[in-house]
Amino acid sequence: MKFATWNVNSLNVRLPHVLDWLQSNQPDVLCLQETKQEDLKFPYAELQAIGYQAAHIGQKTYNGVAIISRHPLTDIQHNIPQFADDQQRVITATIKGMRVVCAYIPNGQAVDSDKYQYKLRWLGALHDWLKSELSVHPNLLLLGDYNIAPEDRDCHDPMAWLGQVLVSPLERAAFQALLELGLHDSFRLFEQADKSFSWWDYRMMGFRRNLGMRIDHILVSDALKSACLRAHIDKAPRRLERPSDHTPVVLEMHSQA
DNA sequence: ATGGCTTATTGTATAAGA
Repeated sequence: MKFATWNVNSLNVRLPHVLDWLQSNQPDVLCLQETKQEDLKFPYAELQAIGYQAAHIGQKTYNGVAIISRHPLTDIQHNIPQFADDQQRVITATIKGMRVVCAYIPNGQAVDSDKYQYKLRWLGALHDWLKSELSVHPNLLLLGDYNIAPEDRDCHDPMAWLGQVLVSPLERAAFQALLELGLHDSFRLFEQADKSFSWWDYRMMGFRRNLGMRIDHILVSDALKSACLRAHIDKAPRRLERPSDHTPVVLEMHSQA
């Protein structure tokens, strides 16, 4: 089983990249964030033509998440239960006995902003919901754009970013709290190159200079940890014409019953 | 230096992202 997550920054613009990537890489499951489109515009037919089905919730302009899968998706759930939110940021489905949660965690904008408070509230709600979800579904993956660089080595310049959004102590504590539920950062289960990032600013030649952050993650539950075989970041789509500012993060696992 | 790009909007400048 191959899983991937990719913030595409508008599926309207990035659909050709997504279709090409699916055909070249043949993942079993691809989670998308920032589709930025209403469900009526979601390209179900184009995906079906290359062997994929999908579940999506979206809205105009902002947010929007999808799970694209070669296998049937069941028990599809939208957003975080019991957390009132008019932003479409979470979609969940069961695929081959695994609970797959695709999340677009809020950016937070700046630590002194209302959006930062929303981010922390949102992360608290996610944590509490996943705690109960894990008790029902021990085989669980949480894939998405977390908008958190968990450690200094996940940031190109920790001193320049000190205390800022994406790396602030409260955000990192929220990430740790997810790990304490019995989740594991699959990328760090394996040896990785220094300065491995999943996002680079469009400005100031950020990608060419590798001024990036690792903020897109695939967390797996205790029950799935030993099944993980390989994790990597595929930088190839970031080199294309008119790329997303994020690039896919990939996890390969043994098949599960 | 609060800039630098990119996306979307029933736009012609603004908001938001990270």
